[in-house]
Amino acid sequence: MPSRRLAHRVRSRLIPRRPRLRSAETRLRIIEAALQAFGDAGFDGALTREIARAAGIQQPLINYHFGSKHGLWQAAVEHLFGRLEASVEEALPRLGSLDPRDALAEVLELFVHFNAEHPELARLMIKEATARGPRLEWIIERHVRPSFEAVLQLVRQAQRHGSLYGIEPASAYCLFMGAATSVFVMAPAFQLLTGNDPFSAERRAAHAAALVRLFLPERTARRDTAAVRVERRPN
Amino acid sequence: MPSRRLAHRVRSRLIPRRPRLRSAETRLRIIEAALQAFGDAGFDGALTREIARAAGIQQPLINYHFGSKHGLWQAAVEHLFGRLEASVEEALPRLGSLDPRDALAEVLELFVHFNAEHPELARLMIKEATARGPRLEWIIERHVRPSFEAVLQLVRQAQRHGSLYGIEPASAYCLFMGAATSVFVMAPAFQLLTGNDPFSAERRAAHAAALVRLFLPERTARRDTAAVRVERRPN
DNA sequence: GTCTATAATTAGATAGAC
DNA sequence: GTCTATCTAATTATAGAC
Repeated sequence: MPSRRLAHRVRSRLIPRRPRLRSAETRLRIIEAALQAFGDAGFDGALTREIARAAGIQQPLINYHFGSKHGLWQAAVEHLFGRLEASVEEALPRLGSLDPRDALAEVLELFVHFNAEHPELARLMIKEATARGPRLEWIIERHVRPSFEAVLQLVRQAQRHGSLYGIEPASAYCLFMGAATSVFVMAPAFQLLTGNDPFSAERRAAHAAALVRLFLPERTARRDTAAVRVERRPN
Repeated sequence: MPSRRLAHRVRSRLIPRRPRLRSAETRLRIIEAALQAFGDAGFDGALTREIARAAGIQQPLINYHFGSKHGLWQAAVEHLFGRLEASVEEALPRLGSLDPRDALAEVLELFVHFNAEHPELARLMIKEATARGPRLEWIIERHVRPSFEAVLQLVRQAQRHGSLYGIEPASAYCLFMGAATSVFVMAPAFQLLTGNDPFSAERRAAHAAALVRLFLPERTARRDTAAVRVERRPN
């Protein structure tokens, strides 16, 4: 039908369909839904159909935009680490001028707040980290190793100032990760056990303060720590 | 074929096939394989075929013994918590006579060593804890809540002696869990990042010592802590 | 109790219209 | 770019022989 093709060609010049914009919007909505799903249920537990439903599109669109479920997973991880890296970049200039121990405390707090805002990151990571495989190797080499090395440097500097005595830096990294993320990673379990929401502003602040107190006790007094409410519950 | 049936009946009386024993053995082998698989890949990622292969039996036997994949998961969790509870029972008499802070330190060390021996427990738990669902509710109410309450009691007692100041007990529980288990949970990632094995005897001991130092710094000097090797690596 | 064979279901991916 | 319809492959579960 040449006439129809012609009509289409004409219309396509008159009406700017901004295909890139719509595409980018759709991609983003899919990615947000995917992060939620992968974080909740892991790669195998997450269903592309469910992700599509949550994003308000049809399932084959995922393959159109990302090629495969694995491609979607990578794009989602990429997106989230991009946000984390942006947060760090933003804080970086401030950190340079600080005492290394204060810098470490700042990084800990930043990390706590990022995890409260985006619990998917640690959920997703930990689900891949329990067994070797292509996804783990990809995420480690592409995203984790740089921040790992940076934290090691910070820890070594803090240790030269007498903090974190006798803890191997790589162990300190794992301790940080575990202690900082666990409440948010297992928030549904925390909710079932205590009836409380770990994402509330007070609880985030208390959590960050507790972490700094644990890892850098000598820093606590010098910083304006958020009030810690020790709560009384019937049990 | 009546003659064959008769022969079978006769033979079955002469040769004691000890069916229960074989059954119990098989069940155990399936459960061990299942724990590994569920811990590595989560409920959805674990395949009953693979579990059967690892256990050296055929896949339908799983349904014969456990009814369903979900039944197998429950039996495996039950088995593992049984072991944990046995460890705790064993240590309990010793703990009663201790200062609550020392008792807490002992519990931390016991928990570290159990997790080093059975990383599946925390792997499995954390994979269910990220989203509400029937498996999470079952495991929380049946297995986690009792130990949660016990730890809260210990923390409150330790706080009355001045330890863990200003940390809400439920938060302390999460911090313990995260800090104690993370190296073992994400052992494959740790291995990729550092080239080291977190399960070695020295590393377990160092990890336990670091944890006690973090949470109960005043206890450290009084206890025979394992030597902590601060290791030097090229990077 | 354990096996072989297979049914039933459902996942991710593709084809093709619009 | 997005949709509908469908394919292919792989999973858990069942039937039935031994």
